This record gives sequence, C-alpha cells and structure tokens, in this order.
Amino acid sequence: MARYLPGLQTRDRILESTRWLLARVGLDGTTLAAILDRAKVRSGSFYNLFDSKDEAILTVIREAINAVDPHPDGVGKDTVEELVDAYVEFITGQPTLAKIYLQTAVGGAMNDEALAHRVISHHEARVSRLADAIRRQTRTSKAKSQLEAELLLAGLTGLAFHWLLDPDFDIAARARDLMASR
Amino acid sequence: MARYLPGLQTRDRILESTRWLLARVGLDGTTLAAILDRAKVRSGSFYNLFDSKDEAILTVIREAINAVDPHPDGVGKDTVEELVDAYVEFITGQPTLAKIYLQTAVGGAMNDEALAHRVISHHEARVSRLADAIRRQTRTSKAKSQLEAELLLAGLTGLAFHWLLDPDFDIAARARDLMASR
DNA sequence: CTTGTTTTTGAGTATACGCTCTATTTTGAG
DNA sequence: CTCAAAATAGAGCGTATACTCAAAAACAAG
Repeated sequence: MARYLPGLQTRDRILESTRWLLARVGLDGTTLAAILDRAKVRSGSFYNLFDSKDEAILTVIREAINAVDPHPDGVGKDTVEELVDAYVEFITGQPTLAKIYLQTAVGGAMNDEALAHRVISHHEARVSRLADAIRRQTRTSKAKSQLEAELLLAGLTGLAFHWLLDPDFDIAARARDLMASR
Repeated sequence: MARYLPGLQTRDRILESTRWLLARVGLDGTTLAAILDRAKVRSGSFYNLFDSKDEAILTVIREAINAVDPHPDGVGKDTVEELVDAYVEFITGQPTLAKIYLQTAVGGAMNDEALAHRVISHHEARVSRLADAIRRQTRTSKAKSQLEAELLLAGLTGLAFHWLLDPDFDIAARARDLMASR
C-alpha cells in the first residue's frame, strides 16, 4: 500500500498509463511492459503498489463503469431528453472510457464475475431511471414505460457501437431521431 | 497450398478445430497448441497449409460474418421480420462468434484493419438490405426507410449487447417488441 | 516400380510475457 | 540528525506462445 506522496503519485501514473493503453490498444496491447514504459516506472515499483497487472486493469475498468452515470444527484427530476443527451455526451466526450466500458461488457470482463454484475446493475439502473422519466412525461403504464426505456437504451447502445466503429457517424443526430421515432 | 486430398482434409480439420475453440473458449483460449491438439495435427503440417495462426482464425471469423446473412440468394425478397429473426438467431446461436464480432467493432480484438472494414461494410450491407425490406413493406421514402433501418439495427445491436451481458435476457421477445414499436 | 511432389513429423528456436528478489535510495516522523 | 519504513531500480526467472526446419513418410502420375 502506498503511504507517502511519491508512492501515491506513482500509483496515479500507473493508472493513467493503464487507462490510456486500454483505450488505445485494448486489453491485449496493455502489457506490463507497456504500462511501465508509459508510466516511467520499473517493475519493482509496480509490484510494490499492485498485486498483479490485472489489479491495475480492473481498477481502471471499475472507474470507467462508474463514470457512465450522469449526475446521480438529479435522480427523479430529469427528462428523457436530458438522459439521452447525457448518454451521448458520455460516449462522445469520453470515448476512452466508453470504449473500455463496452470492451469490458463484450469481452466477458476478463472472467471477473463481479465486474459483469456491476455492468448489469448499472445498465438496469439506467433503464429504470429512463423509465421513470418516460412515465413522468407520457403517463403510460409502468410496464410499458419500462419496455420503452429498455428499447431506447438498446438503441443508444447500438448507436454507440456504430459511432465507435465509424467516428464520422452522427450519433447525436441519430439519438434525436431515435427519440422522435417513439 | 493444399493440392492432394490429405492436405485438404487436414485443412478442414484445422478449421473445424479453430471454429470449435473460438466458440467455446474465445480468442484467448484459441492457442496454436489447442488447435493442433484438437485437429490431431503437428505444427509442421499446420504451417504447410497456413501462413500463420491468425490466418486460420480470420478465415473462421470471415465465415461467421458471412453466415449472419440469411439466404444471400434471397436479396430483394426477404421481409423485415425474417431479417430480424436471422440476426437474433445468429447472436443466440453463436454467442462467442457474436462476441468476437462486437469485440472487433469496439477494437478490442485483433488489430486487423481489414477485418474492421469488413465489419463496417457488412453492417452497411445489412442496413441497406433492411431498408429495402422496409421500403417494400411500408412504401416510405428511400431516406426515411434508410433511417428507420439504421435505428432498428442499432436497437438490435443494443439488445445483443444486453443479452451477452445477461443470458436470461429475452432478446427474441425484445426484438419483436422493437419491430412492433415502429 | 520409379520419381518428383506433397504431406507429416517433432525437436528446436526465438520471443514476449508476468512476476520475483535483492540491493539501493528516498522519505518523513520523532 | 537518526533510523525504520517506504519506494525504486533492474537483472533475471519460469513459462507459454507462435513459428522454423531438416528429415522422413505418403502420395500419385508415368
């Protein structure tokens, strides 16, 4: 465990390096050597701060998952439009974290069961928040708004994939179309 | 290049082995040793038929991508429902290949530029095929059906993402809901 | 059967990776 | 200033992996 300032700073450099690599070169490219090189750290220091390479990677991924949530303080007041905008902004504004988030979910989350559950529960929380907003605005039944929210979020996820595949894709416009088509 | 029967048969065994491993244990688990072991082939024979391990893997993945298309001969005749069903069947029937397909999209798997382009063009082909089906059934404008197809496919991608995360998720039912909500 | 080609074998090579360990330097509380 | 704890350096270990190569075996056309 880091106790003094130098240790904490080194830890930060390692996490920054890991984050950068995960977004650029993916899980496979994020080797220990690459992390050390970019963080300007030798292996001895690394293992003084982390138990394993995976520990550093999982720390970064957990951060990314938590960052998907927009302003948790606004629960119960936001509109559908605001929530959709927040999602699009997260994707386009933090492509790094977005990529890591989607990679984690799709990649089986490096056989870490707890991590997969974390992604699922975040997803569900987002669905129910969207469903609440829909219900507030359209006064449909609970079941129906829940379904609508699920489909809307699925659409947004799909748009995010498309955008990551093709940066020219106008995800913001399509997200608006998606809302309009309901 | 294989010329005689034994070579062609060995090539088939190798591809079958690679396909099996990709579906069961994913990209990471599909090591050369595992492929050789299952195919009952030694490395020398393998490299007499393939230039690299990746060549065998990419061959299988290309097959899988092409397999997403239902009856390529039926272009211009299929319905929206048929196309959606085919997509869902591909995802649920070949979950690991579906994962690899999405992983490629997010850039986590294989730094193969050509494969990424293949995924994109395949995605676009599916969109326009869906758009054609929509236009045939609803007689909307070309631009409008194109947009609808894009949003529908985005929704399907999102549902696939959700299902890969949570196998209990009823993707087939949600895909039907998605069509109904148009 | 003969002969050139294809196919197979499997020991061996090169390399990349995660990680350890000991020695050395730096840090900061008393 | 002292000194125990924290932090760093970096050579080196073990292992897994993709791949090579020379020699032997199987093959098929004449």
